[in-house]
Amino acid sequence: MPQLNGGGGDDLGANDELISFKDEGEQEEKISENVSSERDLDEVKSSLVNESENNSSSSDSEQTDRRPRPRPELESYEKQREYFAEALRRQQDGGFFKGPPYAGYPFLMIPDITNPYLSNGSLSPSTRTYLQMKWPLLDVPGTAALKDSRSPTPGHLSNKVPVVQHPHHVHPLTPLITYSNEHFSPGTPPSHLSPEILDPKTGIPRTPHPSELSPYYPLSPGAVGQIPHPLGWLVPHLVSSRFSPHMVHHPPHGLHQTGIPHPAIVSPAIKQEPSGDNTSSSTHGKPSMPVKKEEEKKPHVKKPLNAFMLYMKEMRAKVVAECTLKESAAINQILGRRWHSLSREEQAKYYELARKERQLHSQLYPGWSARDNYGKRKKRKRENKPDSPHESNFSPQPKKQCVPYLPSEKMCDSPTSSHGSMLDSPATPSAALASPAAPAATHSEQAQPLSLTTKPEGRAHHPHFPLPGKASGSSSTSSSSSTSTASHPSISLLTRPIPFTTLPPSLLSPSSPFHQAALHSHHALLQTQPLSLVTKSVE
DNA sequence: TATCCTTTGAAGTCT
DNA sequence: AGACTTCAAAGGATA
Repeated sequence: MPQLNGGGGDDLGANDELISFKDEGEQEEKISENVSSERDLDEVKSSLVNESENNSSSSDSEQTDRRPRPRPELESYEKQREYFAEALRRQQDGGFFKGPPYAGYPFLMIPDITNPYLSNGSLSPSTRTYLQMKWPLLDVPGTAALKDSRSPTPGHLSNKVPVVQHPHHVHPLTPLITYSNEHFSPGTPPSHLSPEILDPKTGIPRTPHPSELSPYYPLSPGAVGQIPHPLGWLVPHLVSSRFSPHMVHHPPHGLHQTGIPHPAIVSPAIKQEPSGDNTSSSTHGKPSMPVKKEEEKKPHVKKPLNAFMLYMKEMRAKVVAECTLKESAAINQILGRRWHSLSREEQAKYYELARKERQLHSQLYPGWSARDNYGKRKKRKRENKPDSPHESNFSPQPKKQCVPYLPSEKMCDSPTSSHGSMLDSPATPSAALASPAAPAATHSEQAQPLSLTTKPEGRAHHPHFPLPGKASGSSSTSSSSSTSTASHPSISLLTRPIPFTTLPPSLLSPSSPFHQAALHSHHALLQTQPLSLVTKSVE
């Protein structure tokens, strides 16, 4: 079993996390990635990605137009981000943080001022910007020092393009810093973090005066007042190793003492049941409904994100940038497939990150339970749809009209295979490279014929990567089965068809391998999954 | 305006 | 213990 030694020296028992395993679909994807016909697409896609990553100079219209424009509320952070970008650049120039990829702790996640966890605040892809920097680097120079014509601002740090957490630039574990306090325990600053900070004028790393640097929260009070510190909500916790963990102590609306909301706290005033009772604040202490009052006063602490959610947040922008698709459902399908196409090592990073986020979450909110959020949402959709006897007989998860989604996905999510290609092509080098630790499994799964269900086994625990903890495997399997029953590893389905217009004309050509693959897949779908296609009709 | 859709995973409840 | 349900993010689509 691969060691999840991410984070190096992490004492959190990284190995207890489980890794989900790719199903046959993954293999298909990887195989198909090397199909020559797809290579061009890959190149195109990678160019797109690179362009967004490099951001910068290229003002090329087409790509630029497709990039999500920076949201107004984000603009206000541009300077700040540029500063961090510059800081990063300087640090890199100085040879800092050139260590192993897992030296991911000198990163800071910069949330938007608006609470990214607020249900009403749209979380932009750049909501979390992970910046590689030294921990104490919180001194804020003038913006003039931010610009450095000598080198372009790293694209992934720019606000002008969707922030893509590129693995080459940012380790997936970096978001952990937003929650983790283990590395900032008072009195024991991370050893890899130099006490130096950048001189605001020269940009040269300097050793701060003790008076201006708190060991744990080096941001000077003045700076705090000037800009919201990205970790502002976390700082109080970092400052005190015995921070009051109970939500009860949090000021209303999930604000910390700093006034900066914790990402996981959603004010009931903002996210609450549409009960219509919004006058809680003014009518405090009404004895008539004490219980309800208490509940309303309780900040809504969101669940910590799981590995896939973290992955989604990181990769969504990238997928969106690559595709013309905009429906999140479609994007999520692609992301789901990409998730399965990740190597175990890559997944392990996210599992590790998720695990640490959970741990930190539990530290921050010891009394919190997922149960607290039960019923907070509007009633979940199709819970009561099983009434239809026909559907229940045919499909455990009634779905709306299923439409093959392969073409779009194929375009956007290169990995999606055409079955023909998969069968014709050998495992690709890239696949082997992508998942060096699972070559054998790859082979065994490649040969798998079309299957109606991706997950049952795809999500089963990998023989070499046993899932930890409770019956998460069965749990996840069962949970996913509801939605994946009708899905095929290579044929994703959407209740709404993805318009073919999302595909470039070249791919729509009948001679296009993608077109062929789509037809092939569609045909296979019709043959193998007739039931899934009828699931919806009755409503 | 609120909910649905869609994904995976964690954690809850239910049988 | 296992099956099942809910929620976490996201944002366009839909009612």
